[in-house]
Amino acid sequence: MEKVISILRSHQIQPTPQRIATAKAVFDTRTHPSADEVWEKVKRDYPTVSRATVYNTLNLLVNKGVLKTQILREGKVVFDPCIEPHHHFIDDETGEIHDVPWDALQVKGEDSLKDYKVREYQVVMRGCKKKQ
Amino acid sequence: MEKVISILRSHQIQPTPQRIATAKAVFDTRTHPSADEVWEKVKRDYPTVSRATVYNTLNLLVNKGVLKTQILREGKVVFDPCIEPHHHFIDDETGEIHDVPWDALQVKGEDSLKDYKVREYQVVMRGCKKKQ
DNA sequence: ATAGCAATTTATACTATGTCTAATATTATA
DNA sequence: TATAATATTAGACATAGTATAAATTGCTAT
Ligand SMILES: [Mn+2]
Ligand SMILES: [Mn+2]
Ligand SMILES: [Zn+2]
Ligand SMILES: [Zn+2]
Repeated sequence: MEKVISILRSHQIQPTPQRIATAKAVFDTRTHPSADEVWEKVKRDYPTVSRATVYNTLNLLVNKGVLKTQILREGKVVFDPCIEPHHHFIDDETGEIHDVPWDALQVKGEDSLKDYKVREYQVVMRGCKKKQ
Repeated sequence: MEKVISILRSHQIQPTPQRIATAKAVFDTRTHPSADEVWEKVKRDYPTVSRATVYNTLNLLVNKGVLKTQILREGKVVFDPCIEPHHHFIDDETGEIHDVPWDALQVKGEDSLKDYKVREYQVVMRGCKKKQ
């Protein structure tokens, strides 16, 4: 709570109640929620918060570099509180998106590509969770 | 043309004019078009083809394994005539999606992940095209 | 404290992507 | 040719996201 407020302040974002609730909602998750999913969560505590404000706040947080968007689900952007490089695993059955630590995989050859200057990359995996 | 018809037939898809035009439109590209972009292209030759038929046909081709969808652009699915494993590079400035051959990169460690059974994976790179 | 200004929030309208439905048209079959 | 199955179509609908303009909130300067 105080943590969230200081994050907002340190990025020159006025910590309004709506923004605090929105930031807290997305920082508390590891589920990579969509904007409307964040809105649903925010409304549980602050039922009057508007959809536009949640969208505005999420976009503001992305532009300030506090959050990152990821393109991993059909038809919608998801928001990722982890802005450090990492990979993603997507469960075929549930659609759940899981973070995979950067060091869990090694990718070779991306800087030997003739035509492209790679600014960032990630491995996107799909499959199912192991039983055991 | 005959090629497209035989592909459709070999997958038990009746080769109607609308389906032939749609399949040809997406097979002729390397741009990873969205459904509406395919529709625009089809309409240049067959102005009366409906949006629903193009969407139906693309989904049918995906379900029959002739095309693959890729989640690489915000808010829309794109269709990929290459169904073999490969990677993608996305130009920051233009948004263009380029195929990167499977053998151009080497990924290690994906089958040592404790919790996940990986069915497929790809590297998604973003950056800019090199000048020269 | 109050007036005035700037920043924020809100409801609502709007666009874009995609699916669904039910009527029509086409094709295959008997 | 009659019938049934398949495919196409227009349009309605659902969801994701942006834009606008009015209302609210919060600073700032008297
Ligand atoms: Mn949709
Ligand atoms: Mn959008
Ligand atoms: Zn993540
Ligand atoms: Zn591709």
